[in-house]
Amino acid sequence: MNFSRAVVEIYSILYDYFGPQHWWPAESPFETIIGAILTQAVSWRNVEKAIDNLREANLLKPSAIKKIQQDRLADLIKPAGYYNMKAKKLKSFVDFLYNNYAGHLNKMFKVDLPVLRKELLDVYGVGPETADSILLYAGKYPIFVIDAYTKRILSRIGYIPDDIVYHDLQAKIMSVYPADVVKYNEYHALLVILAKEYCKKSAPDCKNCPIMEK
DNA sequence: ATCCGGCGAA
DNA sequence: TTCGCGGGAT
Repeated sequence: MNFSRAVVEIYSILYDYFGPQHWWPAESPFETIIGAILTQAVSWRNVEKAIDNLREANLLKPSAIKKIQQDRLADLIKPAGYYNMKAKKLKSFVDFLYNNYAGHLNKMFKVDLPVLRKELLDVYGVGPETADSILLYAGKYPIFVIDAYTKRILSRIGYIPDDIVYHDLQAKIMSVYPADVVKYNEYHALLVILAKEYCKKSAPDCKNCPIMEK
């Protein structure tokens, strides 16, 4: 089976097996962006604790993050790990938002996809995956999010080399489903749950994996 | 190639 | 006690 037919087949199996995931788990686009930054190399479980702290402190809005002291912000997001770095990252995103869009996400999300993507990549702490998560899950732009799980799963099955770079894999998958926000949304989320439950880094449960041939 | 870091599972 | 976690900067 070629790459694109495999991609279609895997989606179908995962969707039937796990059901729709309704990502992103957040109450607002800004909360989605906070989560996208906080979840870098950290389990979502820990991010939830950090976001709960921010919610209790009434900090889940750009104006509040803009005002709070960086050290105090770091203290609140400690459960998400790398808290000094991430406090700086949250601050730099909000600075970017105010400097360019008067602090309004709805203005930012009027910018064309390729232009906004480049702008986001220039923000400290926003790399390809975080930028694409923001674009897809907060902005509803049609861009496919690649992460370590995506590479792990597809390389283990043998459809891609394990050292494939971000953009190449993204382009390959996006050529299968051109500009499909719903598909991109669900597919990435389904790969994440598959990796968490079966395609684990150590001791993967390949025998029970829904996408393995039997 | 290293650093950033708390947290829960193995 | 170690391992791995919905990466990115240096």
